[in-house]
Amino acid sequence: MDVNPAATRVDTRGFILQQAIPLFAEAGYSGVSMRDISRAVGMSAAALYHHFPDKQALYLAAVNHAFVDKAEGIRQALAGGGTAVARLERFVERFTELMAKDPDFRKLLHRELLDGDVTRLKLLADQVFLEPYKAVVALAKELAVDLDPYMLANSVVGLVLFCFETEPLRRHLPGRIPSHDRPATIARHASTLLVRAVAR
Amino acid sequence: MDVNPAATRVDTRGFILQQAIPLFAEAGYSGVSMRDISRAVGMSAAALYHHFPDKQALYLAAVNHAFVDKAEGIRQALAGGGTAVARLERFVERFTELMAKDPDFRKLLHRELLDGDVTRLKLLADQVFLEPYKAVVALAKELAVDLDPYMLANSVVGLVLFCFETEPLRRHLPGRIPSHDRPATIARHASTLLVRAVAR
DNA sequence: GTCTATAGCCTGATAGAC
DNA sequence: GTCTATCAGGCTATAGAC
Repeated sequence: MDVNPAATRVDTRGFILQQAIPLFAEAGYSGVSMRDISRAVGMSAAALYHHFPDKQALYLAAVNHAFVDKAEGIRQALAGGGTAVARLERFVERFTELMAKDPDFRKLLHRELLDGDVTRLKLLADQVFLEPYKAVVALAKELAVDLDPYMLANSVVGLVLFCFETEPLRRHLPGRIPSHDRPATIARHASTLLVRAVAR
Repeated sequence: MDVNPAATRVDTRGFILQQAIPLFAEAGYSGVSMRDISRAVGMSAAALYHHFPDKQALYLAAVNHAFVDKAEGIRQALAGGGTAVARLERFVERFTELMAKDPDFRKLLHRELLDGDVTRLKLLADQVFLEPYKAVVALAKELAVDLDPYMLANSVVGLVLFCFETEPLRRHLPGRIPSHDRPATIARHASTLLVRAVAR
């Protein structure tokens, strides 16, 4: 929510991260230079080194910032009561909405899955994804006792994310209509498919 | 299938592409230098410019090479008769096997979805994915008249690919057992979920 | 905390010998 | 077709003034 220009000196570090996140999301670690970031922030590249020891540390902080931010939203999407199916539908809808609203999180996640080294992925697993993952797995256990809950949990998230991921390609394939990329449509499709699969 | 060293002069261009593909798959366009490729191929960086006008062209040729190669396998996975459900199960199993056997194709695809510009993605859509996409959509139409066939086709592929994609992260999350990443397990899970969803 | 200037290395790409 | 040598420019990171 902080959109102060760097000149006001309020949380310069956070401001740098905020400007760096969309750059890294769009072009990846090696596709963004410290000069690119300095330009986006509005200060010299040398000044960045006052706030971060090196590029790697800046990138790590940016990814962490983006992920911890969104993790709260995912946690909220999992809150609330009702039947297992009702909670699934609510989670899918809210999660889809979250991913649609901020593409940076999703892109950074895909990039980390491709580029992240073991240490970084372990860190993300422990500090960001552990809690929501456990919650989705618990939900999956309720939904279908005869399906592997870990694989089902993965599929819930995957059905949503894959729609966003393939959009740039599906744009050029036949039969595509604009509604295919509306969050509500994506959520409804994923929900329908999952609910049918777990209804025995 | 060609594994001749460059020195034998048999299809040097193809040999370069073969060596470049895993590099680009692992580190992306900006993560691989012409010198990296020259080292892998066993010739000087300058020599690469005899076969390709610039790095961009080499990358494009490498991606095309990798994709056209695999498209044939996907086409075969879609061949054959039987009921719609039987063809779905066979496709999922063979497609999963294909993705497991050669991670480069999958990683390059994910990278293109993140990095590919409009022109490149249009080219890939027309020249590589159009035919198999249409076949999976046709299968989806048979499977469930009351589901959007385009979204269902996307989900079929996504359920498989997302398992591979998230493996590096799931490694560090609880409840994971080795079998979750075996192709047969992934295919069975995706098939089960899909068959249940389309069985009315 | 931010700047300018710059070190030292790596980059894509070219020239010209063989 | 491949090599060595090289260019011009971009890269990360540092030094030191303010």
